[in-house]
Amino acid sequence: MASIKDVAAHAGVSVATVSRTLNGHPSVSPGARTRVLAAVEALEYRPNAVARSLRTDQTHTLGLVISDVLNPYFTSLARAVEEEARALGYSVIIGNADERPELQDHHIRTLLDRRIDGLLVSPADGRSPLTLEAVRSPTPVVLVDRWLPGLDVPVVRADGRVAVHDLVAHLHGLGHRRLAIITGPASTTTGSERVSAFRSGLSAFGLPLPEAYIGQGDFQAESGRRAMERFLALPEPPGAVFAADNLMALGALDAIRAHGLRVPEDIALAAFDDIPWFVHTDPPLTAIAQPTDELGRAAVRALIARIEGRPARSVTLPARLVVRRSCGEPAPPAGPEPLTGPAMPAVPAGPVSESGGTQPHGTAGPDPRSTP
Amino acid sequence: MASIKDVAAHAGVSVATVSRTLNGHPSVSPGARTRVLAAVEALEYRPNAVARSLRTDQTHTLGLVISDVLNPYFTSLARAVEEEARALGYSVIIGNADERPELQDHHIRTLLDRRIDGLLVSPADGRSPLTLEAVRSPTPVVLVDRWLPGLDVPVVRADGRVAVHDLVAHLHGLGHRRLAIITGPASTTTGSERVSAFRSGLSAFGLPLPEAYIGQGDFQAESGRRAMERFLALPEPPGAVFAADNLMALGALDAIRAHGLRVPEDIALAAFDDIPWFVHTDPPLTAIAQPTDELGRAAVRALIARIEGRPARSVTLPARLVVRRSCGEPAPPAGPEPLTGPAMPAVPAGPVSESGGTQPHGTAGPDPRSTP
DNA sequence: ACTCTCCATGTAATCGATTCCAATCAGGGC
DNA sequence: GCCCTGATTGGAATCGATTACATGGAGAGT
Repeated sequence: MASIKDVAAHAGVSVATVSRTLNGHPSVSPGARTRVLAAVEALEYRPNAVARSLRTDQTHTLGLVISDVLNPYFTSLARAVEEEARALGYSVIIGNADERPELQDHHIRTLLDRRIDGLLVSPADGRSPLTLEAVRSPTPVVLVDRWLPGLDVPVVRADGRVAVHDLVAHLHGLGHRRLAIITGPASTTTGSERVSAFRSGLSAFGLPLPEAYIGQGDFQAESGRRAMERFLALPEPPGAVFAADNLMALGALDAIRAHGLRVPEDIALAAFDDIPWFVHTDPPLTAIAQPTDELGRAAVRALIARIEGRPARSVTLPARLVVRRSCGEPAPPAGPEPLTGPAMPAVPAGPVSESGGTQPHGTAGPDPRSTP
Repeated sequence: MASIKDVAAHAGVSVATVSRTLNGHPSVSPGARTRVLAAVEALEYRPNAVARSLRTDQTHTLGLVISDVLNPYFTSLARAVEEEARALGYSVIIGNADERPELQDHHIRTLLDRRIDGLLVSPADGRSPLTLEAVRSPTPVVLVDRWLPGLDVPVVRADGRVAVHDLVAHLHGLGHRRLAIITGPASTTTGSERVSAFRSGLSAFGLPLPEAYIGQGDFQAESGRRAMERFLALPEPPGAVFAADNLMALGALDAIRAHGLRVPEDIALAAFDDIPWFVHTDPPLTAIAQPTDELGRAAVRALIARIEGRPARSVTLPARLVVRRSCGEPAPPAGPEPLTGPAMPAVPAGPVSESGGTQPHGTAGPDPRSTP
């Protein structure tokens, strides 16, 4: 592979002139420039990014450590991050933590060793040594989605509290009184926040949240299934279950089906995180949608601001309730829905019903959709 | 950030001794070793991977360019690749081409510039200049999922021909005679292969494949929707549609629903690529499952073999038909299904029905599943 | 015509590691 | 007691770029 020396020799100039030409330095004569460019062409020269990084101490690379690539929410977050980063001249290395703290640490370590310019983390657990080390290190860090209390680091995330309250109101309006939740790990902010928002929503309606109605999950499908199994084994099972992420909702749905029960006739189900598939599940799932793309873009902009020495502020965007049929709402007239995934304006909005029609709130009771 | 020089100074030895200690070179005295290790500890020294790569000409990094991260098939492929690579001491940089050739080229270029040790590509289009350049370059390349005819590069992929034939037999057995397909771009092997397998399956049953029953798609949901729209506008619409990937199936489902039609009563639907969500769509979708994990692992092993100078062979694993209800099969008794995604043994197997029970082949006619 | 600028260019240091080669030192064999 | 061998160790080259500094020459100003 040709190096800058080869190019210099071929063009009859010094390596300095080659470097200057390629980096657009002003004082290079037209003659030298054309000869260099010709040599570059002839030798198919490409600068060695490794050598360049060593010298300039910049890799033009961002690290992104996410909790679980198989979760469509994080996948689309990752896509948005990569998109925005590329637009701004950066590459992204994704590390998948699979919700395992030690894997998360492994990735942070590796990324730091590679001298990435900045790090985006969605911490799988609250207080891993490596996360703290990263924050103390000179490498700029921005947290996405989940954050760590007590650290002075910009956080880009969605606030789901209003949407969770909307959901509780929705369930209450449909006549549900025994509401349960399948949570994520308490060590994640998204885990604990969603429970507390749910609890405060319930208390606004004077409803209790008994311990037995709190299923401990880990954001993976299997844990959602187990939690639902336990709910169903209760002497008095809940009438509605809120899963704190989409994979646990999938697992819960599995468990419900395994028991031969129907949604929403026998039990209502709703999820945090909206994904395109929820439109086509049986039944379509009511969910809380996060502005994924906006979050990813904002996170990258904040990180690059810090890399370039500009100040970066935390960003919080609202999440939004998307009502479908899984809680007992009468089926809206079938109509096309955009395929680009859950639409999500950056401005706050109240709960929306899928079809865009007005939402007949308060129409309680099971929905007899089985009559065609 | 502490460098090897700082460590050497702190330990009172030369940089050579530090390097030898850290790389496990035998001739380092116990005294020097402990002092070096203590200095490393004290300074929280971490070797600079960039400098190391420059010197050793190894980055211990693989590049993976996939066609679309938002497609669950590629996501799980990427996960398997990362998993296996990590186990073997490599990191992975993922480039998402979004099915756009120019983006694919951008990523290949960037990865090559970073001097990754090897490249895994699932080519978004047949003949991009950068793919060819990569193949000619000294960097080992292995193709995954899709391949490029006429290139001497190892290919790791699934062969779906048998499964497609099984699918046609399944549809035929259920009484379907007007079968249509929504294909991927003809420039991808997976695009053209799936059509030709479908066509040959049809001809085995003496069925035609009229031009109007071939919908041109691009592996994205929106194209699946458009193709289905066109089918439904035909004077004689098909009775069963086979989508060549899961996203186009999602789009097709959208279109069907928008027209107020039901699956499978009004039209049957099947897809290539099985994903966990297909169990819970309405109705559960019959699909052809690829052994994603195995593919990812095999691809990494082949690539690393080439990196280490060993020969690598192409690998072809069988895909498998998973029967659910979307083609009119009577509903199997509800039962739990493993959550780990479509189970996929590496050994060939005939079509399976979801519940694990034997499959009542030949039970033709639309399935009146609406009676609970 | 002389000097002062300024432009174009080259030389060489530098980034942080690895590694070849030579030097030093201790111990064993004679 | 001397030399040889082998274990440790340090010095310095190297990877491929960027860039500070030095230099040479051309053109302008007086």
